[in-house]
Amino acid sequence: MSIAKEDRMPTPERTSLAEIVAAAADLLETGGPAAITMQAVAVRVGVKAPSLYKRVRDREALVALVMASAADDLLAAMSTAGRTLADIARGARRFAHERPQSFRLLFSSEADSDILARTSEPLLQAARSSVGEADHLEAARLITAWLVGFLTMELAGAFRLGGDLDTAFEYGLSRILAGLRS
Amino acid sequence: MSIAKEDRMPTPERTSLAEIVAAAADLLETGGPAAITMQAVAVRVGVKAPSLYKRVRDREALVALVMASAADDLLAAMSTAGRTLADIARGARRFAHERPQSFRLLFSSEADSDILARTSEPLLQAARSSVGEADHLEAARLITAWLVGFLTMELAGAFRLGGDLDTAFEYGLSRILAGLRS
DNA sequence: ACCTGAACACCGTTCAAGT
DNA sequence: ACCTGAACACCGTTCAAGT
Repeated sequence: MSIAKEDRMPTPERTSLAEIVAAAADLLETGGPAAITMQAVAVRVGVKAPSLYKRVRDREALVALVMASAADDLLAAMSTAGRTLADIARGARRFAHERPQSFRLLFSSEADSDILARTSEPLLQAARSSVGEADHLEAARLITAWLVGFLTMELAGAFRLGGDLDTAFEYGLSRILAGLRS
Repeated sequence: MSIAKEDRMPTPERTSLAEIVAAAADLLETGGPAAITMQAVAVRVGVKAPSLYKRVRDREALVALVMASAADDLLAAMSTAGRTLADIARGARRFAHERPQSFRLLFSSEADSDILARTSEPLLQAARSSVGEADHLEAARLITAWLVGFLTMELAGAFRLGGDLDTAFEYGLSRILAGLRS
């Protein structure tokens, strides 16, 4: 008659943190940051919104996880592209074109500064090889700043006075590299 | 006995669009974009939230007005600073330090691309004087991108590997100008 | 151990009713 | 002509109750 504790099986897990982050990343790329809604994420992973709080502290923490994951993908795109400053810059631009909302979220405003620091690591290494130990930090900051600014503005549609943006990108890159050599 | 239409005086205006935009700009600088709440703006200007909709279509339009006003101030800071590329860049940095939230809102994400185009106008003129007609558009894009990227990252606290940021700024500026000359 | 319905606070927005 | 209270939809979050 009495029901032993062991008979009440815990409900099985119906989702996972990885699935939740992936769903949020999908929503981001489809509809921008505002589309990352606890309700929308919950629907995608097949639970109700309150259940998400078992896996994630709050919405802000979820967005931070999405950003960290995007940073990993950006790093992969950069390192796949090559080892020179130009290679890495072009790899970052390719990522920005493929995942514009992820890139914008990463570099527009509220990203953890840890994440920003992490993604600039490859450029720091490449700068060391390119300009030597002395100025490598400032050289990396120069090219990182230009790259982030260029891609942010390109994605925002801020370059509207005509001209080919591929050309503008290569122009900027070559002038910066020339400046670093001089 | 009958009350003529003219006897029912229209209620006087208790606020104005300019006051509303100023209140929103204040809230922005104090607490970031999320602090721009229809309720908070209404309290500041002394009306109830629904009354704001007599003067502004919706919150998005209000934020757009705040951005346009910030763009005017940025333009003023740049033109006051001088006419060379270096002067203008330093003027923009000064504005970014004085009004960090306004600057971030302007260049992080959802700014009208009209606004971005407008603020790059002075740099376009200076680039014309500096590198001549041929490459001036691409030169302006180079320095604008670097400037926006540098200031965005500086304000986000993304430069954490030490070194003086004033020095890094001047380093970047001088290398870009050198690159443009070569 | 995980999941859910119900509830709460907060926000943007609309609208009929006041003056 | 402008202002307001009341109401609605939507969002994040908490929590007691279910299994």
